[in-house]
Amino acid sequence: MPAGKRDHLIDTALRLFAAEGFHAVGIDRVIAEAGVAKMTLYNHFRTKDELIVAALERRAERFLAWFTHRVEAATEDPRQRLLTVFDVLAEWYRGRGPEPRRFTGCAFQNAAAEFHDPAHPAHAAANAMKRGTRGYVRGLAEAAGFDDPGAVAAWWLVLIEGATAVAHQLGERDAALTAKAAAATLLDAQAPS
Amino acid sequence: MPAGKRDHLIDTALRLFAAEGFHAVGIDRVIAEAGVAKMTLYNHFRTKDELIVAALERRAERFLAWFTHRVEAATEDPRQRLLTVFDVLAEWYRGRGPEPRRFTGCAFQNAAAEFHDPAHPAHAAANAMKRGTRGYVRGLAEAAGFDDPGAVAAWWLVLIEGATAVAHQLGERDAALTAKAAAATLLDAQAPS
DNA sequence: GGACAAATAGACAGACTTGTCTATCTATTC
DNA sequence: GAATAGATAGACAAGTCTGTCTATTTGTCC
Repeated sequence: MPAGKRDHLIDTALRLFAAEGFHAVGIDRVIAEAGVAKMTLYNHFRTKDELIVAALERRAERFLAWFTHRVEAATEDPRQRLLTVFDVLAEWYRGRGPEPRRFTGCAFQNAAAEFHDPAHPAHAAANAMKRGTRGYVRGLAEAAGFDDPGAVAAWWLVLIEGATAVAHQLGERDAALTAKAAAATLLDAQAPS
Repeated sequence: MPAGKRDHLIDTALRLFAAEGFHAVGIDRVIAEAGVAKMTLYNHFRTKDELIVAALERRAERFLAWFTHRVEAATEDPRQRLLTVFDVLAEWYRGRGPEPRRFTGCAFQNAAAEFHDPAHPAHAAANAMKRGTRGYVRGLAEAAGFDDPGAVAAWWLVLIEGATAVAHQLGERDAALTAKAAAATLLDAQAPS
């Protein structure tokens, strides 16, 4: 089971990094919690940074899968889906998101905060994830027939990031509802053509 | 000049922490760049955490002073000031904010990202700063005669945090204009009573 | 000039960091 | 059953981290 150990390491690292931060959690913590020898880790990942990037990639994959599934299960109407986005965020803030469940802010916001250099692979992973999110919203806005789906997607990303930051920093888990109310007002003003 | 060294240490720490992160910058870096002996630092601050908190407090003070001054110098009309907020953010993202000038995201978002525990004094400082920002916006909304100034302030904080996060993570310095367009639309929909 | 407070350089402790290495063990496959 | 690949524990290197300590020098006020 060569992929088994690797998978387990990524999951363990993801959980620890999310809970305590990338710098704060050392390699020794990861292998201890994973119950794995140090050489096993360094056999699968050349450096800690590589493990961090693998963890972020898994997070992006898993989160987007969960997120889009929740949005699409709620309603078929594209316009409604644009609003449902914020209900799904509320679920996430309340600890009903994908593993790991405890809400400690957006892992990608946190990664960008710890690795300021845009050239750092962890920062680049955050960049890619946010573009992915915006692209998804843009697809919803296109399906809803909006004149300028790019503008809607740009607004939505600002609202999503803002709600997530407020929920984390202020511990206000209903920040998603604040953002939803703003989003609803914006949708009414920017009616589909 | 007993306060001189202390001030200089706080400024140096603020600059380094903002540029590279709180965990990534060690005490030795701070004292080397400040040109100060280690015991001078530990004479003024009992621990590194105390230095971090002092740096964040100075940042909050200096940033809010700059921010409110820029908003209020632009226009006297409270409604217009609510929109000017985003022009001032754009200045900040473009490196025309208070010292230290280089934009590396919001120091308080970054602090909350590195210190997840809400009980940690650095996280608490971030919390206080955001409440201060929201309180200021609320004052503007009150002066503009809005029915529910608290709701406007909540929306604005989400837009501000979101624009700042997008500007930092995606390097999109015009995120403030995206937020401003959304804010203008919201203001039109939520006219003063 | 003498006294007192503050700052200095630098050694030091003890713990922690990433990453390497070795020598042993285990499991699968031929 | 033998060979091969992967995992194991743990020592180890070389450096970093925070925080303490000492012994000396500097600057200011009387």
